[in-house]
Amino acid sequence: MPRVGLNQQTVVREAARLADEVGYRQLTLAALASRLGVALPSLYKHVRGADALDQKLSALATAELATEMTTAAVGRAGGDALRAMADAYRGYAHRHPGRYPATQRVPDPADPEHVAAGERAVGAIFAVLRGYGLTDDDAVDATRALRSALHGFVSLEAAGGFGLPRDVDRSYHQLVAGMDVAFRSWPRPRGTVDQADQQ
Amino acid sequence: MPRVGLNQQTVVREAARLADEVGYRQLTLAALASRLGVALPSLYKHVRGADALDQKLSALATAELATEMTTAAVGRAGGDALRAMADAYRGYAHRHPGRYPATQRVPDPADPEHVAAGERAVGAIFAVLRGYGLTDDDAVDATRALRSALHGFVSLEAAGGFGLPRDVDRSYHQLVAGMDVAFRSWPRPRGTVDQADQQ
DNA sequence: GCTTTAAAGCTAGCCATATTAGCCAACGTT
DNA sequence: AACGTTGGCTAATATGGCTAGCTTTAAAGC
Repeated sequence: MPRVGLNQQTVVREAARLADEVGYRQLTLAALASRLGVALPSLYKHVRGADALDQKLSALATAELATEMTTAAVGRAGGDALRAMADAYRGYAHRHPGRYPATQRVPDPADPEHVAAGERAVGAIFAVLRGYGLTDDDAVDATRALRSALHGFVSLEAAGGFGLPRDVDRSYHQLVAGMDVAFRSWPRPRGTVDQADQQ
Repeated sequence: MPRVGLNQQTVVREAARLADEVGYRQLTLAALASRLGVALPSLYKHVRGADALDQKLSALATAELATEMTTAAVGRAGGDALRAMADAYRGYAHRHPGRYPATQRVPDPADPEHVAAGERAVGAIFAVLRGYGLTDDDAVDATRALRSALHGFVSLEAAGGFGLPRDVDRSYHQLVAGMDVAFRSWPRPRGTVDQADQQ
């Protein structure tokens, strides 16, 4: 029995590829093992189990997504940065339909790389929102709002939730434009007034 | 062997209760059968299988959610209606954490009640948006945007995706306020100008 | 170059879940 | 009272995940 020469990285990467092909929920240890030319229990030499694989896949996908979001926003500001980042977000979900759902898993505190990836992703959004003059609590609220809008749209789209013939790309751009409008005059419950209000 | 006296409705309703208790993904035919005091295969006399149960649960939950959304918006208009409906939406997800995910399943064309429930839910949103002067394509885009925002927030919240200490209720209200702002000046890509712009 | 040893692979076997087939008893109808 | 429908059952199969424990590879050390 010649060795295949796997390691954790190989296994997780192949899992990512497989998930994109067959779908996140169809990603199974059995399918992954057969894809890697190995018996199922052999995977346990590299991954603790199905849940651990899931977590590692999440770390991988989150890191990739964070990088693409960051790259998209670089050198841009305001609505420009917002649109670029939003397009990158949805683009990633389209190109990696199996990896994308994994990005929604909460980072494992025991996995520093996972935590770092999550922070990079949120940090990218934070940076864009700073361009709207949003900081502190406002930025937290706005970040949650943007994540909600983008994730909600992408996941409804993936689920086939948009039945009407109306162009989905256009709806997405409208959503992003709407968020842009909202961020320009983001409600400030405590009566805060900052630079962004004056412009 | 005395008969328990089940029927499809009993089974689906108990599934909904069980899902709320143990979580949507932990809803299993085995658990449901034992809850109903019946052997697992007996469920097949009332439901075609796990997927069919899921679909029926979706129909039930969607109908409930649609009713609550509609009720909340009745007698209100504009931002008032929007806030009431948004609160009803999130409230339902909180009170029924196991049913809520089922509402995201696309209605089964073969189940008229399911389809009708989905239409009622979307119709409720449509009605609220009419209060903003949004119709036709604009209303389709705005409906998708609102569904995305509400679903995204609720699902991120349920997944534990909001780690920071910042109050989640407040963030939600900010999101809804942001959508209100967006709908008031909803972008019109084709240069359309209607009544709502004049006010 | 030979020995040693960590680890990468294997087989076998278990549990949970879903599903189908086919049997039997309860109960409503006649 | 007989009958047929139907709601329950047991048994058996398939898939997925997991553990235990064995074997062999291949790298490290002498």
